[in-house]
Amino acid sequence: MGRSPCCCHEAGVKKGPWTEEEDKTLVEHIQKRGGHVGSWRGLPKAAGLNRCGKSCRLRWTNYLRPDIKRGNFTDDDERLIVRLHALLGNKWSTIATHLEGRTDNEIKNYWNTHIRKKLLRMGVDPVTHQQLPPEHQHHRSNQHLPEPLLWAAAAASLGGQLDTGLIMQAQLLQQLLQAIGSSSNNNTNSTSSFVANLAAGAANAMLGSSASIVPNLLLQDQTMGLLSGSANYLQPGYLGNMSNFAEQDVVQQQLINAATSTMARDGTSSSAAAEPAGHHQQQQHCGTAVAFVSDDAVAPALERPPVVQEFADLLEPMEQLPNLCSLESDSFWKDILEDSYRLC
DNA sequence: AAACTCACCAACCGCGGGACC
DNA sequence: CGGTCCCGCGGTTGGTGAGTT
Repeated sequence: MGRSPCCCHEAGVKKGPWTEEEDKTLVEHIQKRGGHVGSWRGLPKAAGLNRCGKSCRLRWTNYLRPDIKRGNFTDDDERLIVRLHALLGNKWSTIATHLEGRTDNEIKNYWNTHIRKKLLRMGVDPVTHQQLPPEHQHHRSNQHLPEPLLWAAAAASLGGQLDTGLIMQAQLLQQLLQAIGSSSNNNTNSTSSFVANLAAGAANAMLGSSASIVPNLLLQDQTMGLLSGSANYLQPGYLGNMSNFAEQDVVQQQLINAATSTMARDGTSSSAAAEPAGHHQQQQHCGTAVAFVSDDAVAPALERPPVVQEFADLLEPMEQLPNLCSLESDSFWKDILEDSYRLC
């Protein structure tokens, strides 16, 4: 498999911006052939253009093609690009197949000039979609503040209740969702879906179903808003970096174990709500997320499985927060993956 | 008003890989 | 089966216009 020298290196072949006349010549030539190019290499000579075939192909596919959509990207476009990039990486051409009328080059440029910068400003690595370690978050304002205080400050700026305990609790559960998501992205395992629902419900209930702090925070910034869609709850973290909680992994594992054992015992993934979510909100205003989870839910759950019912009770309020359901996310990703594989 | 900086994006470059001989 | 042709892709560059000093 060798690489032939490109005709672009031939002397006298024009480079640089295309003139209107060249555009017209190229379009007319391709239209004359019914939109079929045949050989790009042979096109310039046939069309009477002093360009290399590669340059002609690029000009056509990125600019002159009649089905190209012009104008700004919509919020939906942007949201889709971010999600697809999280899934596919820099597969611009594959991403472009999901945005009608957009070229890979256009999407790539838009990513590099807009989205990438937004993510960096948020402290999110645009390559991995993970939260950057604090020492790399150069673009974040208030970076000297501890994470919980940042959340609290943002909540306060929105007129929400300033309750760092709640915020930290929510962060822990979001982290749990992320951990679950990373281990279940490629399947729709009912156990992981159940646990994801469980944790999502708990997070939502803690924050209040109608005045949830987390979604409001995420929606404050336009970029954060687009990232707050369902899929991101099963994606690596856009939310808090919980590394300051040493027991995090243990707690997560305990939660998963507790929920899984409940499923095995009951043979069901849902149960009716026995008490309002506000009950937990009142009970669990403790200082740290670790204290909250281990004292009130996880450790007792391991000793006395029925306590896990408390988490099952939280499933219902979760429905009040659209797009948080992992099943919905699974379906979203499944569709995208199927489309991608079909096109590959 | 000139100089400078920054953001945007069209276009270029080089490589991988499929198709064909 | 190896060599060549060609296409398509992702990364990068550089021209241009807008904004700032």
